[in-house]
Amino acid sequence: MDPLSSTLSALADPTRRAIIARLAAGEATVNELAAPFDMSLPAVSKHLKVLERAGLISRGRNAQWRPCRLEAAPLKGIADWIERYRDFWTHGFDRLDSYLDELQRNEKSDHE
Amino acid sequence: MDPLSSTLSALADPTRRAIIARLAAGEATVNELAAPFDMSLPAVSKHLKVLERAGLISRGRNAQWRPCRLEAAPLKGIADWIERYRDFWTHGFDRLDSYLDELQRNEKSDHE
DNA sequence: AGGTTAATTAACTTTTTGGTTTATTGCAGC
DNA sequence: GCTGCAATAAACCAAAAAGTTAATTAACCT
Repeated sequence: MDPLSSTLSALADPTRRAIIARLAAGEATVNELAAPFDMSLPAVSKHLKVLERAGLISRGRNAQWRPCRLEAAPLKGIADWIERYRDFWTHGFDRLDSYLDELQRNEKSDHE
Repeated sequence: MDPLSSTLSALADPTRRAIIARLAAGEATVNELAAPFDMSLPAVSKHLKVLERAGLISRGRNAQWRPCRLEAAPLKGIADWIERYRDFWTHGFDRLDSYLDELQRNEKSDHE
C-alpha cells in the first residue's frame, strides 16, 4: 500500500486518533495507552502495530516496556496532500480558477 | 461513523483520491470519472457512493447524467484536525513544549 | 528458581471493503 | 415504441479489519 493510503487508513479509526492525540503529549507505554479504552490489550497492541506500519509511531525498548513515540513525517505527508485543495474552502471555489490552478500544478507534481 | 473517520477512510483509497483530484478540475460525470481506471463501472459507482456518504462530493442530475462536484467541508475538517499537530514537523518537536501546548489546547476543544 | 508484570502471538469470529458479473432503471432520439 | 447509453442495484466472492480469549515471550524482583 502506498504511504499516503496507509497513513490515512491508520488515522481513519477514532481509537488510533485518540492514541495519536495522547502521544502528542509525550511518550507512553502500551498499557498507558490502553488504559482509556474499553478494549482488550491485544486489541490496542494491534492498533499500535497499524500505526507503526504507517510510520506514525516508533517504539523503543526500556526493560519490559515499549515506549511509543509520535513520528512527524506521515502527518506532514497528509498536510502536504490536503494543501492542494485549500483553495476550495478559502476562496469560495470558483471552478474555472481552480481548474487553471490545477493544470499549472499538475505540470510539476504527481497526481496522487 | 463519526464525520472525521468517514472522511479519512474515504480518502484512504488511491482510486478515490484520484477521483477527488479530477473533480478539483471541475464537475464530471460517472463515465468521465471512470475512464482512467482499469475497473468496472459499478466499482467506480461504489467509490462515488463512499465519497458521497462522506460528504466529499455531491451529485446533480442532468438528463441521464449525474454530474459530480467536489465539496469543501470535509476536506477542511481534515485540515483543521491535522493543524493541531503542525508543531511536530515545524519546530523540531520539543516534547515538553508540545505537552504544555496540548494541555492548553485540551481545555477548550475536544479530544478526537 | 519461581512469580509477576508488560507486551505480543496465535487462533478464531464477525463485519466491512473492493471488486466482479448480470440485471434493472431512466432518459433521449429516431 | 424500440434502441442505445448512463448509471445504479443485486448477488456474489475473496481478502482485510477489528475485535475476542488463551497462550507465549521477555524482563524484572525477591
